[in-house]
Amino acid sequence: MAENKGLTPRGEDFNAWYNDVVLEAELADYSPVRGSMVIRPWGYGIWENMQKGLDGLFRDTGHENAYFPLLIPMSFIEKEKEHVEGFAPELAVVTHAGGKELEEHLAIRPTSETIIYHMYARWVQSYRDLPILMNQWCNVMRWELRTRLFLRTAEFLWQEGHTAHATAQEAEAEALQMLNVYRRFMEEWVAMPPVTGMKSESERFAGAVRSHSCEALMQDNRALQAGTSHFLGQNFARQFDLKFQSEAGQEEYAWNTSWGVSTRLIGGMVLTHGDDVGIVVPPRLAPVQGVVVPIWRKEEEAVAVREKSDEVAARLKKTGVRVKVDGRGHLTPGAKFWEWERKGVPLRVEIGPKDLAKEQVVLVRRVTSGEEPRKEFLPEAQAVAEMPGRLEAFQGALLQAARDRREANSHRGITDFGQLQEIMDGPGGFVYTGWSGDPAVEERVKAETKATLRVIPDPEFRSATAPTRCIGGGDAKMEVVWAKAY
RNA sequence: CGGGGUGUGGCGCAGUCCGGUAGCGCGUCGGCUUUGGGAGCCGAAGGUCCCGGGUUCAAAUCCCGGCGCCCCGACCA
Repeated sequence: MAENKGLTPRGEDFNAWYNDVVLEAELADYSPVRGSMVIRPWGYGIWENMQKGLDGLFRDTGHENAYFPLLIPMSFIEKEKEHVEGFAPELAVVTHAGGKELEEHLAIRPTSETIIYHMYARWVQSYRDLPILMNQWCNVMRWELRTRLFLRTAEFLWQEGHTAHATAQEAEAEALQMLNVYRRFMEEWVAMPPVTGMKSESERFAGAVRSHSCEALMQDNRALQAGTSHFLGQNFARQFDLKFQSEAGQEEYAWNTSWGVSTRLIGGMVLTHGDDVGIVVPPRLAPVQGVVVPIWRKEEEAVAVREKSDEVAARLKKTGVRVKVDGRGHLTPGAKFWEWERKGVPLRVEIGPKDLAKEQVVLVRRVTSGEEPRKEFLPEAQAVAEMPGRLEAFQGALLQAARDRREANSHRGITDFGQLQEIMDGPGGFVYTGWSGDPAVEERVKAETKATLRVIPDPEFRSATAPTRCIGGGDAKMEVVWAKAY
């Protein structure tokens, strides 16, 4: 494939590549307000497909959608001590409205635990009112000092699930269940396989008892926290008086969880699959899974070619493929090829006069794996029939490639601090070591290597042999994963 | 919030040192020819040179002061 114009190659400057590719693929654009962005139709279409996938999984696990307001009384935010300390630096606050200063200032939600548990308290009297399993799709605002398109913006779109339960066990199970939902979604839709596990104290959500996380490894070997699920214990229930009468007639505080993923997932998708030509969108997320490009020379040909293109598109639509015919007359086929590749459409169907004569189409993959040809000449009927299967295979190949890359860049059994430092100074990636649980070790690692403790991995991600030595010296109590993070 | 860079038609840039008609490429619009990997020719439109002040006969250019944006670091989904 020829070199792409306009995009900084990944190898030259990865961050510049990321910015270029997000803008050039028309996912998003900068807005006039620093730190906020406009999500353009192509990017928003991907987000809508993410929403559909996640929403289905939420419903399958018994959750309902609702909507809570954008503005939260400052006094609410201030109720939970850790919560306010965690979010105060990045709060945006409405102080004036209707031409005068407000008696009580209103925070623009950075997350909605406080308002939601306040409302739950009104709705719950008895254990019979539990559990409450709710989710909302909304925007939130965190006044970040340093922002990046999709990865960290002042305003972003997300979903936040909030549940209330009668017992701690049930709430803990919920937090783990949703972590697993996220994991499945990231694997099966985004083709971005995370390592799941628990956060250390220092990385825990402000106000949570325990935070669980999905950590994905990007192409530049930095970790992206792609989704989190929190067991909140009774911390918020106590502050918001969320109580119920138990079966035994006792008054008890409810147990809560909250969990969220955001448009950051789009950034993760770009950083996982993109190449020097543009982004690559996994078929399940692609607003257009197959683009049909008609090719002609003379007007007489154009009519027949367009007709055939529409016909093939209609037949593809019937097989459930999201398809678009690019019949624009002022662009050459080559220009269209580049454009749709830059935007990451998985498969392309080319139909020209030669194909009409042979009753064939040309099928081109955005990326290939193994011995797959990039371009194939197939009988029209076969191409149509095989398209859904090929999209599935494409989806699977992306996941496999991402998983292989993650494992190839995971360094296990590291016991020596110098080795950890060497990896972080060099190639980077996930580094598995033992840890005593002492925060001072985290601080030392961060200070000397810039890596942070991403996650205490769940059993299936742990190394075959449990480490015995802590990376900071002494005995290990657990295995942990270090990486430089986004 | 510190360090660096940058601000000139929609986009990318030159011009700034050394003041003197605001230019180039891409894109856009119109016409004709084109279309199997980023089309060609002809014509056209499009600019408070980031903002404010100052110096000067004259400022994109020199001086002073502001602002925006991007990148790099400290904090974060």
